[in-house]
Amino acid sequence: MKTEPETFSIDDLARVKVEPGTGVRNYQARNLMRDQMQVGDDVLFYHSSCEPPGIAGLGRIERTGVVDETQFDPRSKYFDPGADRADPRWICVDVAFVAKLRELIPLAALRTQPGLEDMALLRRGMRLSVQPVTAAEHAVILKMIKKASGASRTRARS
DNA sequence: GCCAACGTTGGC
DNA sequence: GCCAACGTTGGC
Repeated sequence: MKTEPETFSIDDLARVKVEPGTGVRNYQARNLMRDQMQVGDDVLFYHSSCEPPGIAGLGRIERTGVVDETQFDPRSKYFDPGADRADPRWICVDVAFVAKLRELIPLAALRTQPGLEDMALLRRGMRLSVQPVTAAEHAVILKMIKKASGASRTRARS
């Protein structure tokens, strides 16, 4: 799941512990959250539009079928005048904090990593803020994280 | 239903 | 700041 750290970073997630993935206004990304994600799934927390972009931490899906309240808020930049309370258009997931990486895994490192050649994130023109990761890619990335001296010990309590 | 224009994303 | 890629919009 991608986010701009200026808007919401892994440090923010560490502080609040659980956060809904609001503001996604792309049907493909919404469908991934709505149809593909399950409680307990691991999340790679990616920082975009920053220097350097890359995987900044780990999360876990805490709850699915979460109504994105920003669609009903006229003051929100994510307000959707066409959204219907009775049948909400924008559904997201709650993401729980798991860990902040001691060292961010930069996009450039992902690009050169064997085993990630077909990763969605690395495809040209890929802009989806929510993307699937295969089990094999996930395993490769966890290895990279371990090698880079691992996730910090600031784990979420409970 | 087509498609050009436009807006947004996001790496570089 | 540039620009490629892609989604959305709206006229027809």
